[in-house]
Amino acid sequence: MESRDIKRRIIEGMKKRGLKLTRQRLEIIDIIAREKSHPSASAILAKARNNEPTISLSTVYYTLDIMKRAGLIKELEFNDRDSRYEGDVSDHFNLVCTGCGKIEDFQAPRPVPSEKVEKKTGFRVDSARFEYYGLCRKCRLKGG
Amino acid sequence: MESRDIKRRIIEGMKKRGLKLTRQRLEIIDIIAREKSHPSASAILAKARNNEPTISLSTVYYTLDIMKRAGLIKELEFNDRDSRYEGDVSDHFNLVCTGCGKIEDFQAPRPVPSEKVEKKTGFRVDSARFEYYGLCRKCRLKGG
DNA sequence: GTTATAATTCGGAATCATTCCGGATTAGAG
DNA sequence: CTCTAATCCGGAATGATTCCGAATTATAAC
Repeated sequence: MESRDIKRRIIEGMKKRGLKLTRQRLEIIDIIAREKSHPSASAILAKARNNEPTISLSTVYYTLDIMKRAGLIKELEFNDRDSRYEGDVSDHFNLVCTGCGKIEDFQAPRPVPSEKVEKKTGFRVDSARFEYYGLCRKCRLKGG
Repeated sequence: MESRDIKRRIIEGMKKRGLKLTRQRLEIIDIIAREKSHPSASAILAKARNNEPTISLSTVYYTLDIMKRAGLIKELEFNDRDSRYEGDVSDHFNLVCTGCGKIEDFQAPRPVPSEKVEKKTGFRVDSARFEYYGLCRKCRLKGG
């Protein structure tokens, strides 16, 4: 998805919910929309400080939390690394490199339709997470 | 998969790698194999203390870490909850209830073959994680 | 533009799952 | 049975994330 579209979608979502669009938030939204690297909270903080030098880590977390709850961004949680955030909330696979930590996208349709899951189990699906772990091309060639 | 099969598979895997089968480890393996609730480290500790009253949390974490690295169990990581562990390392979907925290299994084949991913991206897949988030039947009926 | 106010921001402290540490114990080989 | 490296244990350390209360500010209403 286009970075511009992601940005617009998030901003509209914030307005619709009556959430204030502060300088800090606009900066964070811009970073999330532009970055394809699935940045962590502190990576977002570092980038945001280029334009907004006094922004705090608390604010970054608070803003990410709000957008997350509103379904405007996605959080990828790990416990041996920081959480990572992405603006593309559409269904896709993330390829997580266990060598260098890089996360690539891999476009593919939702594998099992939500309706099928609900019919079989009674479980109502809201969102999904699809990940493959392994080594990216670089790490595979390098590490052996 | 049968609890007995899981247990055997883990024990054989430990032996093959020259890992010692202590009383504490056998207890943990037994719990992982029997439990379908995807228990957390501290849940495992609590259960283990029934038979092994002096087992420590450090030991539980150390053992889980070893088995995880050996690919004998799977860890499901969240950051608003403890990590959860499961003995069924085959591909399947986990249905994570955001209401009560329960995790159900949903059997389905790996959606995108690893070879296809590697061919297209150069990424070598080792393991995978497929999750649907939403409300289980109970929480859906209760919560509205 | 001004005003009012509830939301937001900020730095620092608190939380809490997980990891680390060093000395005591023990499984398993020979 | 002996030996030793692996394992165990409790307690301390770590570090990402959350919480707090006072200061600031976006937005709506005038």
